[in-house]
Amino acid sequence: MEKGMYTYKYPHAALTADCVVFGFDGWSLKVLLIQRAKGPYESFWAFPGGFMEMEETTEECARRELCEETGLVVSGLRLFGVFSDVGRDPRERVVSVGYYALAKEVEVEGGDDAAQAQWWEIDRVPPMAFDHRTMLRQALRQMRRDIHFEPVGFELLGERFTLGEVQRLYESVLGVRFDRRNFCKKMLQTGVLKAAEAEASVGEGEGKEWPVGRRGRLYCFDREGYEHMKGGFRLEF
Amino acid sequence: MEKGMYTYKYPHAALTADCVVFGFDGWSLKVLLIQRAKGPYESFWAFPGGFMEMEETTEECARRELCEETGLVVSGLRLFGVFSDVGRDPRERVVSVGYYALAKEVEVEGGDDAAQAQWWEIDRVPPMAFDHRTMLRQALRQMRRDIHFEPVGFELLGERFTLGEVQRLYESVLGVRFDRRNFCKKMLQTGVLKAAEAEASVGEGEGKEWPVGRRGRLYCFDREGYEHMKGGFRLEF
DNA sequence: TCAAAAGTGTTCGCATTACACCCATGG
DNA sequence: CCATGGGTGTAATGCGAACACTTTTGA
Repeated sequence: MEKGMYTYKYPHAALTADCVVFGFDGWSLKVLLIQRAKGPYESFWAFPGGFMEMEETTEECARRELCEETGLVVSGLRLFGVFSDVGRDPRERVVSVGYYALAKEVEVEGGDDAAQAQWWEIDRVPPMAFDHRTMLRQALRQMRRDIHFEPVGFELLGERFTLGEVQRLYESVLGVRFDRRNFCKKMLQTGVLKAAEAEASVGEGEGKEWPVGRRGRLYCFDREGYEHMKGGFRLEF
Repeated sequence: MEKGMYTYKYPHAALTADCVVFGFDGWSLKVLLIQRAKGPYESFWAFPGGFMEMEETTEECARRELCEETGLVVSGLRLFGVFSDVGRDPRERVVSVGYYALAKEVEVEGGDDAAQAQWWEIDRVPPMAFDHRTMLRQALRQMRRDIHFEPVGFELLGERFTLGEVQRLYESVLGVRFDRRNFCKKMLQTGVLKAAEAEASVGEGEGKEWPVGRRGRLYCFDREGYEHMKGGFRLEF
């Protein structure tokens, strides 16, 4: 960072991008927060994010900050809101662009400005900095809407998964319960899943932790199938 | 506007809000553009919008600029995108927040920076400034998505309207045709419409221009009905 | 009286729903 | 052998899709 001063004829607000990352551990929906190490709201929890640099887009900024602060690399970022209330940051006028992402829940650790990074149950989040509580509500609402039309949920799962996992995922995200038979039927007939090929290598375990009971058949996301069923992806239930 | 200089320790992008206003004249979907009177892209067409001031939110900014440049006052503004590509404005680094709105098509006239303001058929827009062509595509996509779930379309109509008008509206917006009987059936059973009370005053005309043929029954939007049918608003067809 | 738009009801097929039993696995 | 979760089919119902004729009105 250089130390020079930047001057403008008119006042400029600062721009930040924040990243609401949802995760899924197989049973419940989580959200990734960092604990602020300094500045306003020190020790409060917040979404990874930070000030946009001049040679990046807001989306690139969100991705970069997420990586710097948690080590996480995500694929899809989706805009869910712009937060521009005048007093929302005590330091200066700050406008934040909010993105959300979905990720398989993995170990994360703090870096940078973050004392630590941690997954929190979606409905048991700690006190949050700035207007981040509001942001969470909006991100969640947007994501719940999107998941009906885009097979966005699969980003929360591993490469291979069982129908049971998919069902638990949708149930966690939407907060409802489905009939297992109807769920499988519908999910399969959307054509976005294909049976995962029997693993040639190990032929076993694969690191999956099976709970108890019969093992589910493994599927994986079928991008082909999704592409040319143009828009027919509707998960209503 | 004061003339002072504003200095910051780090470079700040400028922030603007732009407003994509869709209109409906009873037959086709339009979009409101202004012709730029100066600056880069002079004489090109663009969306109403401009730089955010320090004591307003981005949404308030969009509303203010829209009014200053076209005289239009709209109710609902909906975020549809943030545009932050590095080179999108030749003057300086500018990040634009895009909102869309729906309005009954009325006479508009330019003001301010705008040489003139004019409604354009949605698929016959003139050359546009900056990345506004891209913005239009995104705004349209977002609006088409929203209209399925929120009775957003009625903002495009007057206080009272016929089912035929509603149907033409949906057909224009979505670019499809519906069976009239099925459309009426479904639209009525959503419960968001109620019969407009027979006008006590004039008892006639009311300024509506009837084309030819039988006159349709008049309805109006029923906010009550919409509120407590929580989420059941789905226009799939 | 003709053209244009509005109003209305039925049938068919598919998709959603509800529902129960057996199988595989690990403890 | 028992608890847990996986896998599967059928019957009833509801909703969307298709479809034609009559009425009103202005020209």
